[in-house]
Amino acid sequence: MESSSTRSGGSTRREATRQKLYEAAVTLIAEQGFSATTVDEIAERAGVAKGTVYYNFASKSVLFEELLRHGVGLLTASLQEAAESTARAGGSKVDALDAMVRAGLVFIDRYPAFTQLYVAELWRTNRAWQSTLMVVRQEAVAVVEGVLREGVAAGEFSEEIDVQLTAAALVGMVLVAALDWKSFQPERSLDDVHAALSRLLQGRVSGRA
Amino acid sequence: MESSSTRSGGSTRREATRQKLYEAAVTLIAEQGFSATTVDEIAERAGVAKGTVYYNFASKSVLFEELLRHGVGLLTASLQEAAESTARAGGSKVDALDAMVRAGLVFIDRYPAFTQLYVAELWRTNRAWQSTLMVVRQEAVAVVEGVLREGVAAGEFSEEIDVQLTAAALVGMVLVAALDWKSFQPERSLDDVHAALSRLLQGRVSGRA
DNA sequence: GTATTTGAACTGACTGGTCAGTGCAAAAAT
DNA sequence: ATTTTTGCACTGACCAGTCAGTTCAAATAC
Repeated sequence: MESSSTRSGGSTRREATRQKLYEAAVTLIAEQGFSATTVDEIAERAGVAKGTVYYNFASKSVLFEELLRHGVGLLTASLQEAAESTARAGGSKVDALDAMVRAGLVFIDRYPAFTQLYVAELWRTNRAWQSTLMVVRQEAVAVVEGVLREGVAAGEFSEEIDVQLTAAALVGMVLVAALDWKSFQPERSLDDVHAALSRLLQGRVSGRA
Repeated sequence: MESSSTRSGGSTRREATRQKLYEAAVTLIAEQGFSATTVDEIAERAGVAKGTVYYNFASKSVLFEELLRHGVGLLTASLQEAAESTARAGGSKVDALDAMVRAGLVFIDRYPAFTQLYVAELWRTNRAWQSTLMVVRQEAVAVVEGVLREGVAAGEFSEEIDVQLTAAALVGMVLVAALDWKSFQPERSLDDVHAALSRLLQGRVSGRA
């Protein structure tokens, strides 16, 4: 057992199949929800036999959990990269937040179905993958919280801001604005949406008025 | 305690049963999602036989749709009241927004399960109750957009703000911050959370930089 | 006042269908 | 030669929706 000796993280045939299954599952589950989506549907959409699903994943919910981890991993990496490259360029913390807002928008633009599905599951309780979801959420929000804390430490943000709540509010701002964009005004450009959110961000959050 | 009146309009008993079913359904669906929640569970939680569910509602999804309408009706009324009473008291538009943020928090505080369920379903596609959801969303968001437009017209807000997107972002800010509050720091007071969000709101959004 | 009727509200066993997951032999890919 | 995929039949649990029968309080009759 264990992974085949063919490289680690390389693109095995198996990996390609798993990728197809992720893509099929993410759109179907985003549209219909986890329970309403059948394994047969996922297999069909991925162009694969049902047995293959079970050869690659232990169960339907394991497939879903790994999908969650995979997707949020991409987002977290993207946010981190945005924050770090801003820092490297000597930008302020507001610049970092702004870059992260943009990174968030780019992510949602590229993976709207994943975002949809993530939002739909995040605040549920008593579900099998609850703990996976929590861990994965914390990873992403922590990046935002980190920038806020550094900003407070550097005197760029007021000491009175509530880091945790403010981070959540910022994430929510981007999330809901972006989902609305995709759902109701999909023709607008990313730059356009980014500009509107920047306006909300700038001036505020930073040291008092 | 007068209670079982023979009111001709509609039987009181029936209304009470429907209310119990709403309450049972809202928590179960918030926790598990629509498809994962069975009619048997709803009936059991409501302390009622399964047949009663079908006596009162044409189907599981009709029950859900009416629940959505009922809930968002409460929210919209609450937002409207907040905006209007601020106006009556001669407050500014920022004050109105602030009052609506508080009204939103009060609502989520009182009906966390409904909020959860609403967020989980809002951006799905291809679902039976899609149109109900859209109508109902528009009613609520329109209240916020209205205040923003009035603020722009009165010169209190910059003419450059994007009303639709900004409204969505504000709603998202409150929504996500509140869900995080309820999920991860439920011991905090509403005033506390409101203060943190006010900080984000004030100074910004309002005229120029 | 007591007996009888009415019908809306409610009950819960039952049905027909669906779906996650299994098992396995043969084929294909590497 | 081994790993991966296929195709398909099968099972057992679960579940939305149905329906014949029951309850009970108000309305009417006696």
